[in-house]
Amino acid sequence: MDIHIYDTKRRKKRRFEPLDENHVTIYVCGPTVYDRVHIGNGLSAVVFDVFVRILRTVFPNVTYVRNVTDIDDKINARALELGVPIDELARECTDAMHEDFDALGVLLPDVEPKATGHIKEITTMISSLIQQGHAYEAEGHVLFYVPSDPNYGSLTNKSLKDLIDGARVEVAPYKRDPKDFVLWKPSSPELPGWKSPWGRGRPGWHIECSAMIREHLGDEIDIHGGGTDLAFPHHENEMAQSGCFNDNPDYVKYWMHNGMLNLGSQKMSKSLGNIQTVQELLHEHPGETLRYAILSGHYRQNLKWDDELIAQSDRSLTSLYQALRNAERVAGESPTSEAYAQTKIADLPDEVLAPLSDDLNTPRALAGMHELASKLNVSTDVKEAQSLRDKLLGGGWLLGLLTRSVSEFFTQDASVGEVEINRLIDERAEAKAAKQYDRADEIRAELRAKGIAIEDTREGTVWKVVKQ
RNA sequence: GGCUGGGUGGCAGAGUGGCCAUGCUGCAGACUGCAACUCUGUUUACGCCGGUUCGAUUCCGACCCCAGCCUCCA
Repeated sequence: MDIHIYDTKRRKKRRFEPLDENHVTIYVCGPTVYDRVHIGNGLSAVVFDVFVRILRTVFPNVTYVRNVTDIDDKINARALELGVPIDELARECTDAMHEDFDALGVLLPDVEPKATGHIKEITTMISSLIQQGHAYEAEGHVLFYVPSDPNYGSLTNKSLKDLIDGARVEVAPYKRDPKDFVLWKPSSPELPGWKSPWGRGRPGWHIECSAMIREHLGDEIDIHGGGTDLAFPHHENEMAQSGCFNDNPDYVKYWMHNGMLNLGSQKMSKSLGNIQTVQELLHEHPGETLRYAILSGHYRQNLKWDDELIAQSDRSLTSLYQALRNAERVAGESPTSEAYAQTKIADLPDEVLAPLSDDLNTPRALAGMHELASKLNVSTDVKEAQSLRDKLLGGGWLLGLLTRSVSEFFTQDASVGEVEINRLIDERAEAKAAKQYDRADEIRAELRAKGIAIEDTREGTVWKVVKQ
């Protein structure tokens, strides 16, 4: 099965050919941890989570590295504000991030490196760049000398002239060139710092990723991912560092960038202050609904995030579960999609697999899920229904959906005890049998008022929790 | 100003040189004692102007509009 990826650098969709068929390597930039992650961070995590699931079904061995930036000026500022040590803040935020991502159905990466654990690798790389004439020391800082890199700008198609024209940054006086960026900067005594040949200090943001990629995945990797807002300057700078270090600007074979999640017409971002944290959203909606909402748009497109999107996602997801529920009458109780984690590629539904392998087309994959669900709804043959249900759940595994059991989905958080519900259902059945429809409807209304909706099927009455 | 992506029916959102996306919603029907679930049917599409073509929403060109990046950011 072929996978196609839109490569940001080449600006076209390309067939994915790994450096080593037996070991695929992917690195994704994770969030900087100084607060609760927002749903935009969640989007990136979910997108690459699905992508890695596809990679794992196609290739025997995949190493997925997603870093955590745990040293950064914002973390310092926040830690100072809260009066807690930097490492404690970073650790707490990382734990919280795991909790939030887990609720979104995001599996852990194989390696989750932290910048603070790679100071040695970082300084080694910086020293080499200085030796090679790509970096220089100035007033305790080490800066990357951009004009030394003939390929600078080639990732995001920027010319050096345009950058000067558009410069909005105040240029530090010690810079040789206005575009030079920091690899190492001095730390004052109250800030975290590490010893280095250039004095006590801390690494710049971009060099962290260069060093961690090299440490965990080697000098060349298959795929590098992240948000489109990271393409410039972060990835461009990273490419300059890693590319110059080994004289190999093509050390990343495919660059993937996810689009932005918009609140209103603007990108959700901490600096704009228009954020919704995953935690807040989880108070109102199941993580699976949020995940469905994220996957309802293509990853390279911006996603307009609002209540209507969540409401539509909730209804759409419910219809998939409803198909599973209906199928239980024919095919027996359904497992969750977790049970399909090891499904072989031949047993996975083409309706879902094909779109996902075509540059992660999740909207079409969801369409495929609904096609399967429709077929399942009308199937009366046990074998056929079981096969369709297996396909639906196999697709669910790829997408990270249908992770709850049918009964959990429909009956969790009921405001009335199950015994009481069943008693009322029995009473209603008796009333119906006696053709006392007024009484039957009264019971139904009574339950509905408590958020319990009733469905009569040929095999008897079932119930579910509904929103008031 | 430069560099990226986009502009599709009530909403969300794929896709294609000529035929059904899909989901949600609305409406109508079937099923049901009535509902719910499910099924069936159904309305309004491809920013604007040219060009290529037998035929363009889809290819090419101009224009308008939107978002992202050029500062920390997924």
